Amino acid sequence: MGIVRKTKSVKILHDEFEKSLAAISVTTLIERFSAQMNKTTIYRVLDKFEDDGYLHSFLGKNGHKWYAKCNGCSSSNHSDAHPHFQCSNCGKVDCLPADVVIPKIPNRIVDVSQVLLQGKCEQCYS
Amino acid sequence: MGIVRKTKSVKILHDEFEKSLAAISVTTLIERFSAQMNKTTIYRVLDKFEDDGYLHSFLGKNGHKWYAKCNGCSSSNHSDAHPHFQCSNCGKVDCLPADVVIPKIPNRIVDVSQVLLQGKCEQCYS
DNA sequence: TTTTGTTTTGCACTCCAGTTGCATTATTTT
DNA sequence: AAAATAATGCAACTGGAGTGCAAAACAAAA
Repeated sequence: MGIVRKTKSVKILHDEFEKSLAAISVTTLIERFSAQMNKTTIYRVLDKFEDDGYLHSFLGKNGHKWYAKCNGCSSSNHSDAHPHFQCSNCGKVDCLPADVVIPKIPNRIVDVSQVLLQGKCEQCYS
Repeated sequence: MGIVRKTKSVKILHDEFEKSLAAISVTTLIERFSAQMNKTTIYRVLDKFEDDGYLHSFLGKNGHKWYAKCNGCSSSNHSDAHPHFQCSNCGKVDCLPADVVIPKIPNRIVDVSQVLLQGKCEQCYS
């Protein structure tokens, strides 16, 4: 079950994701809002946001969790097959609009695909 | 720096990866060889194997580390852009020979790409 | 607006993958 | 065989993530 009550924590976290399309790591949020809320709350609210189809989650290059706004996802249908891009210089992570072509694999059914690209982003690209 | 001395632990782990092409998670190795060696040793030997270009590592669906034999990698050149496939039923992970086409991203340089596909493997595919 | 029922939150844990320091042991070199 | 150095084991630590439960916040009813 997703978000039921609009509490202070829910509003703060919602606003944060509305500010930009960039993905945010859980640890960043914990650090950023340590004065406003407990880390447990952050984990729980993000979890519910994902249930609602408002955010989607994925793992960054060291296996840590990131969240970003969904584009056209609902709670019943999560179409987050898009790749994510993590800058190896500044650490910023973005969702890429592009589609990755998953090759047909004989005798296997592919349900989910996670694509993480690493390199230099627009700003760090000299 | 990679492997320098051929110790008992090095031989055991090397043999294990020679037995099959399937990837093995670190936790599996720790459990499997708990009688023969310490988990710290396992982490360190795997690290060196990767330095040597003998193994490559990647993260499974829950962010845990897996290792598999490299195909045509050396310590100076790691070309592990191939996708990995993790079965959602039996948990087995394989390296896929196929190539994933990474779309050209404007104003970004892509150095590394990690592709993890999830679904049903040959055995679990009913 | 006060009461009531339910959801959220904070706290203080626990859990587990992965890492580190250091003394001991094993391997290689001389 | 002795000396030099690399690898190992152990115990402790780190840090992200998750849990149980009592207290607080919220929404709705009275």
